[in-house]
Amino acid sequence: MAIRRLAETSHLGTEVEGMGRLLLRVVREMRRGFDRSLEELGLTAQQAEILFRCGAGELTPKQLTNLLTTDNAGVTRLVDRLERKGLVTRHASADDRRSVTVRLTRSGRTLVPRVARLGHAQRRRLFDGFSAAEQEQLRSLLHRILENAEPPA
Amino acid sequence: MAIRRLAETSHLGTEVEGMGRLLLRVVREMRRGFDRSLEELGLTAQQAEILFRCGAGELTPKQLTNLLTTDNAGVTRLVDRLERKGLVTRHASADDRRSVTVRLTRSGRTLVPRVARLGHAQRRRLFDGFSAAEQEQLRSLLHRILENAEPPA
DNA sequence: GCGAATTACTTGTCTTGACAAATATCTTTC
DNA sequence: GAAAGATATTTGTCAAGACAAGTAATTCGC
Repeated sequence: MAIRRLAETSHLGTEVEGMGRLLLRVVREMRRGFDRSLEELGLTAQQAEILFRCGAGELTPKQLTNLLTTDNAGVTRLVDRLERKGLVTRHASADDRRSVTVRLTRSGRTLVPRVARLGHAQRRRLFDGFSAAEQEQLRSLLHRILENAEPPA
Repeated sequence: MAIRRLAETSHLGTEVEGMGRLLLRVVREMRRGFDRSLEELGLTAQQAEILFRCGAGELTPKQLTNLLTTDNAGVTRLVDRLERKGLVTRHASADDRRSVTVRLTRSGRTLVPRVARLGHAQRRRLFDGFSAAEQEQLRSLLHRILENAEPPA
């Protein structure tokens, strides 16, 4: 399938151009909104995500990396911060001593339902007015960009 | 064994959930791809954007802030880096002495067409296979999220 | 015209994302 | 069963985004 009619005028400043910026803005606003609503818990969006994920059972940084949008190094530091806040602890893994599991503390566990509630509210707000079909459409279009972005490699 | 299925308890782990992450991933891959292609110029995506914008005429940080996806502070530092690289200079504004204009140096100017070319290529790649209608659809869906995100203020 | 708000920009601080390099620990392969 | 390669995690470094606070210059309100 040829490209055609994509940015024939080209340049960063025209038509399709806006799409990149638009996507950036959407993501930024989403994250910002969530970060704000999480302020009352003293958490950031990423930290909340880890807490929430670990609420369903201990996870290793490796597993968390696959669930979040960051790399191993990022997870290490996120867990550092959560540990400093007394919300999680690290435990040596029995079967693989390279590995570590991240476990919620009692104090961390109490936050999980509140995080879940805030996340839920945030999603409802953002996708207010979206039909199931529209959500699917959006999802599908985004997946196609993603496929174009990461060559099948 | 240990860890069981991820949170079918809904909330952050289901349905619409994936959308946030999906958006994050798309944006991340877009930016990463562009950053990589810009490596040959020694630029990042944000720096390239500033260069490109200023290629069309001097701009103030304030104006740049509206064009990029960051705040004043971010622009200040982006311009700092570009200045250190000898690609732009700051000039006092004649009519408003609080203000500053960012001007490309000769060296900066030579990069503009190359940045434009890379940006163009990147966009073509990402939206390969997208019809005009699909682009419009995507744009419209994203706008709706944005409207939901930033309360009419 | 003068002091109070406003505006443009800068600086400081924290969090995050990306990537490279280091360390410790498996797992393969011979 | 030991060397070679792969893996899990950490640490270092730089670029960014967000937000608060600071400075200088402009505009407003009276």
